[in-house]
Amino acid sequence: MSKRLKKEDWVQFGLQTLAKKGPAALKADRLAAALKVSRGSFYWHFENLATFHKALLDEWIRFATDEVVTRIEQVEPGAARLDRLLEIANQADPSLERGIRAWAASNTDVAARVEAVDQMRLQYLANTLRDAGWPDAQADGRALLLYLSNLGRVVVSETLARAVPLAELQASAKYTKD
Amino acid sequence: MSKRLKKEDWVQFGLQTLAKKGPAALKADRLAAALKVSRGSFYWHFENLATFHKALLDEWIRFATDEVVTRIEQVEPGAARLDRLLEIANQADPSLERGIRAWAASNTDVAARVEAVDQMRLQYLANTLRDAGWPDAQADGRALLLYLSNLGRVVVSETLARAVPLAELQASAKYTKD
DNA sequence: CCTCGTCAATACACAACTGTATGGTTAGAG
DNA sequence: CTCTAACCATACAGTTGTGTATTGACGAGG
Repeated sequence: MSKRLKKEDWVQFGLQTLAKKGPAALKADRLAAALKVSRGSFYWHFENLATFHKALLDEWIRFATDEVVTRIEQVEPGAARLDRLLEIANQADPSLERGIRAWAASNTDVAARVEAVDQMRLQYLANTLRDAGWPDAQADGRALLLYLSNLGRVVVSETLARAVPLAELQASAKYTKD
Repeated sequence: MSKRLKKEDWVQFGLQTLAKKGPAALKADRLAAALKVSRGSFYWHFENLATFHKALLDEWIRFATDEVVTRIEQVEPGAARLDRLLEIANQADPSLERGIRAWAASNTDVAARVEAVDQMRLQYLANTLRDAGWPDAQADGRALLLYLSNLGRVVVSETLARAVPLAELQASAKYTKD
């Protein structure tokens, strides 16, 4: 059942733990116990905790940017892509993102990298809105509102997060002259 | 300059620290050092850390519910109150709320109490929407969207949080038959 | 002025965790 | 089969934090 661990295994388990238990659970001690190995394994793969934490963030950023973008870009541009983007974002499991944000609340380095991700995502979303017919002047503001409402899901209970009315969300992303 | 501390002083400083440094900074050790007293003071006022933490949460809940509600209810019901509510929520300092949410990510007790607050606020917001002309069927969904977009501010950088277009936000809270 | 209740310092025992050093085990290339 | 690199266990020293016990300081009311 339990084989020997690679660096990647530690990183995956680290992210999983971050999602489930929050940043305070990212201790070599506890993680090793949970993985049923000693800290000897941890310190073989990582120089210290800081190195490990950096690896976690790197992996999250890779996952949170490249991955999402490449998946959504299989849909052709326009209103359809916007709908699909909102749908994917709305259905995604928020637990890892929650862990990351909690982490950022107590660590400025993490906060800085998270902000960079926010900026990228926002720009991408604003562009998607423009492609779907929104005028330049309003695209940024509306993108921010949509993004924030999705981020809100991250910090409420699963129950509430699942109650978001997708149809209404998509409706509020449709441009209609007023 | 520095006087003797009362229980209330510890609680206030605790919340302030939670807002600035996150839940990991809520240690008797560090807090005492920052207040330039020894832990003797802490353990005089609080039986242990758990008691202190509970006091912080109690105070936050008192502040986060009663306080806000009573302040907003000075405006008479209807569309005006809704506008004002959104404005207040949008201009509020998100740092304490951020600390609380980060805390909730690693502590199910905290999460449970935060969820209760969310439910109260949501119900209040939905009622305010109904008072402003929204039909029952759509009030809950729209309230959730508005609430989440405001919570989103809590987990992004101050820069982004300040960029929220209040006018557009208020516009999306106005009911218009479609 | 004195004393009693409130607040604070100090010292100790203990627990959780980090990082290092060293040696042991195992899989797989040759 | 054997050798080596990759992986893991164990033991130790150091740090950070908790909680308790005991004594000290200090200010307001009798």
